[in-house]
Amino acid sequence: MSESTISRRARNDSAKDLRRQHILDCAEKIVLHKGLSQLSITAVAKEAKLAIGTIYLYFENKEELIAQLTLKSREILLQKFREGIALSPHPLEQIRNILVASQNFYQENKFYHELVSFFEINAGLAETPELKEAGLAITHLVVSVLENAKKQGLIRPETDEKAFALIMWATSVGMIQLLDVKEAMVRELLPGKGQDFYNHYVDILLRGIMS
Amino acid sequence: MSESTISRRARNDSAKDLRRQHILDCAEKIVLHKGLSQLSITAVAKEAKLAIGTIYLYFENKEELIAQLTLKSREILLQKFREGIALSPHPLEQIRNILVASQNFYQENKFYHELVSFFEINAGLAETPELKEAGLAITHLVVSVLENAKKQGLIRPETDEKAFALIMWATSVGMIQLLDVKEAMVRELLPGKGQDFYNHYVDILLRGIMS
Amino acid sequence: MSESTISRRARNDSAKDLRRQHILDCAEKIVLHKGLSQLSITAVAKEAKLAIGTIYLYFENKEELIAQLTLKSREILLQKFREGIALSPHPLEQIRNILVASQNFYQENKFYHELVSFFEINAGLAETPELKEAGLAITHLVVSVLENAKKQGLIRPETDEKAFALIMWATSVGMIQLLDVKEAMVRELLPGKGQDFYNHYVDILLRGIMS
Amino acid sequence: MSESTISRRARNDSAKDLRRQHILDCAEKIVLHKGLSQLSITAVAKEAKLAIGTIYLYFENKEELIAQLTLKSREILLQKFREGIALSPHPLEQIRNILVASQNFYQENKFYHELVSFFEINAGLAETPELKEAGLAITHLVVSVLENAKKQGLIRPETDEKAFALIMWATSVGMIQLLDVKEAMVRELLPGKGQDFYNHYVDILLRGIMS
DNA sequence: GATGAATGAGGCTTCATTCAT
DNA sequence: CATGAATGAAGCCTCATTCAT
Repeated sequence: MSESTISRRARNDSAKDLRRQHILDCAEKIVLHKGLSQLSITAVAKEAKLAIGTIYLYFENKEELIAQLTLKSREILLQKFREGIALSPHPLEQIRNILVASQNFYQENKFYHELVSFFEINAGLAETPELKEAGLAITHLVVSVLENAKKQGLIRPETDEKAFALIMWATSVGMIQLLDVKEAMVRELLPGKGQDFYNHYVDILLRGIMS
Repeated sequence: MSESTISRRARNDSAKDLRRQHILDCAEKIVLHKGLSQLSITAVAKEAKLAIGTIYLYFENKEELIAQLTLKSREILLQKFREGIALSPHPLEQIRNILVASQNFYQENKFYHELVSFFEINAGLAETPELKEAGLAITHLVVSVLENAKKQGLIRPETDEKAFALIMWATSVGMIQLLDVKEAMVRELLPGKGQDFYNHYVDILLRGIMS
Repeated sequence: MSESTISRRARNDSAKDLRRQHILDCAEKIVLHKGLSQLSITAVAKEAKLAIGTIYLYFENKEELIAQLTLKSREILLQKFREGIALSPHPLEQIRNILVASQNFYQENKFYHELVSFFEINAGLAETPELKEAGLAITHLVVSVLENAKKQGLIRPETDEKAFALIMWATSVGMIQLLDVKEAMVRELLPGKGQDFYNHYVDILLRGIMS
Repeated sequence: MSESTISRRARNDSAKDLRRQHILDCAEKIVLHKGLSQLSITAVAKEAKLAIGTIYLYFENKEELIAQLTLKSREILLQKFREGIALSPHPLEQIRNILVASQNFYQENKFYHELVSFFEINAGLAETPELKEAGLAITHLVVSVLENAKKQGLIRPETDEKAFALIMWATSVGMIQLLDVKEAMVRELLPGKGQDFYNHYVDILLRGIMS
C-alpha cells in the first residue's frame, strides 16, 4: 500500500469520524429538543443534511445509533463524576458530589436521561461490549471512592461497596426521573423546597451508610 | 377497600362504565402478557371483541387508555401497601413492608412496571386529575405511616415525611428498574446476592431516617 | 347477535371478498403487464386506487398476496386441464391435450408463468395448505388420466403414474420457460419450426411411455 | 479444454482481465455460499477487497456481472458434458451421461441453478453474444452426439437433433428445478424413490427417441 | 351507540449507481 | 486507474385515528 494511499486512508478515517460525530451531534440535538421518541433516521438525516442512506454508512441501524448516543452520555457522566471527585479529598464529600453531579448532568441535558433510561428500560436490547465497559468504568470509579471511604472508617464496614454503587445509580436515576417528570407534583407536595428535595435524598442515603 | 374507592365504583356502575372496564381489562391483559409495546388499539379491540371505533367511544385516544391503565395499577399498588402495613403494627416494619410490597408487585406483574415508567418518562403527558388523585392517595398513606413513626420517635424529627414518601417512591422505582433490566449485570457484579440486593437498599434507606 | 348484524356481516363479507378479488385482479394486471419483479405493494395499491394500508387488510404480507395469485393460476390451470381432457375420450389424446393446455395457458397469460415459477424457485417460501392442495388437485387429475391409460394398456405397465405426472409438470414448465425466454434463440436454431417444437416435445414424451 | 477456450483465455491474459476474473470468482463465491439474492455489488466489492466503483470499471452494471457468471457456469457445464461423453463410446449412453451430468452439476453447485434460472426467467435481459456463444457451444456438442446416434441408427430418423438438444436442455432444467424446490413434495408423492425419479425421466426421454 | 374498513403518514432498511478526489 | 462516500428512490410494513353506515 502506497504512502499516499495510507495518508489518504488516514485522512478519510478522521473525516469519517468527524462525519460520524456530526451525525451523533444531530441525533443528540433531536433527542435534546424533542425527546427520544422523535428520534427517527429520517429526522437525523434531515438535521444532518444528509441522505438517509448515508446514516447507514455510519451506523448499522437505529439501535446502534442510540447505543452510541448512550455511550457518549455515559462517557460524559464518567467525566462529571471525576470532576466531582476532584472537588474534595474527603470520600463522603466525594460521594455526595457524585450524586449531585449525576443530577446536574441530567438537569443540564434533560433528555439525555431518556437515553440512559432507554437501555435501562428496553430489556430486549443487548448492550454492546463498549456500552457495558462504559457502564463498568463508572461503577468502578464509584466503587473505588467507596472503598476509600471504608478504609478510612467513614462508612459502616458491613457496606458492600459494589452493591451500594449500584444502589446509588439506581436510586439517583429514580430520583431524577421523578424530578424530571413529576416536577409539578413535587412542587405541589413540597412547596418552596425545590432543589432541597434532592439534597434530602442525598443526606438520607449517606446517613444510611455512615458509621 | 376504602370508602372513596367504593363510592367511585358505585358512580361507575352503569353499563357504559362496565364496558369501559372491560376494555381496560383487555388492555391490561395485553400489557401483562406481551408488554406495553404490543399494546395497540387494534389489539385491544380484538381482545375485547369490539370494533376499533368502539374503543374510541370510551377513550379519547390511546394515551388516555394508557393513563387509565396506570390508574388501575396505582389502585392495586395502594391496596398492596395497605396489606403490607396491616402485616405489622410497628411503623418501621410497615415502611419496610411498603418497600417490599412495591418490589413484589412489580415482580409479580413485570409489565406493569412499564406503565409506571411510561408516565414517569413521558414528561409531556399530563396526568389526569384521577391519576393524580391515585398518586396522592398512595403518598398520603405512606406519609401517615411516616408521621406515625415520627410520633413514636422512631425516625429523626428532621425527616420531612412528604419528601421521604416521594423519595421512597422514586428510589424504589429506580431500584426495580435496575433489577428488571440489568438483572444480568447485577448478578454479575454481585454474585450470589440476588434478592439481598433489594433488601440492602431497604436497610440503607431505613437507617438513613432512623433516629 | 341480531339478525341485522348477521346480514350486515354477510353483506360485508361478500363485499370483502369482492375487494380482495379486486386487489388480486390489480396485482394480476401488474404481473401480466410488467412482470413479477414489478409487483410491489405500492404498485398494487396505486392500481387498485387504495391506500397501501388497505392492501394489508386483505393480505397479511406480500408473500401471501403472491401465494393467492399463484393459487388462482393453479385453479385456472386445473380448469384448463379439465377442458383439455373433455375434448377426447382417448387417454393418450387427453395427455397430449393436457400438455398443450399447459402451453396455451402460459402463452395466453405469459407472465402467469412467473407465478408458477415463483414458488418453484423460491424454495424458502412455504406453500400454504391451500396452495399445496391446488397443486395436488392438478397432480391427481393427471394421475387419474394416466391410470386410465394404463388400464387400457396404452402405456407401458412399468410407468409410475405419479412420477410421470410430475415429469409432465416439470418438463413442460421447462419447455415453456425456454420458449418464453429464449424465443429468439429457438427460432434461430430451428428456423420455420415455431410451434412444432413444443409438439415435438409432446410426441417424444408420449412415445417414451407408450407401450 | 478445447482450443477455443484456450485461445480466449490467452486473449484475456492481461492484467485487466485477471482482475475481471478475480471479481467474477468472488461473485461466484457469494452466489455459491449465500445465493443469488445475496449478490450485491457491495458484497462483491467487499469479497474482492476492491472499491465499489472499481467493480463498475470492469462491469457496466450488475446485470453484466450476472451474465458473466452465467457464462462461466455454461463453460463449466460444457466441460461436464464433455466428461460425460468421454465415459462411454455408445451414443445413447452419452446422451444419458449428459443428462446426468446436468443434474450432478446443479446438485453439486445448487446455487448455480439460480443463475441459469435468472436468465431463463428474466425475459427482458438480452443475452450477450458471448453468452449466446457458450449456449450454442453446448447445443452443438449435444447435437453432434445426437447426429452420431442417428448415423448409427440408434435413434429414430425423424428426430430433429437440434430440437431434441433443446428439449434435453429445457426439460432437464425443469426437472432439476422441481427437484430443487419441491424436494419435499416429490418425496411425499413418491416415497422411497428419491434419485430414481430423475433416472425415470431420463429413461422416458431416451425411449422417446430410440428407434 | 357501534362498527370496522379505510386511510396515509411515517418508520426502518437496502442497494445499484454516480462522481469528486 | 482506483476509490468509496454519498445518494435517494423504492421496498415493506405498522398503527393511531376517522367516518360513512
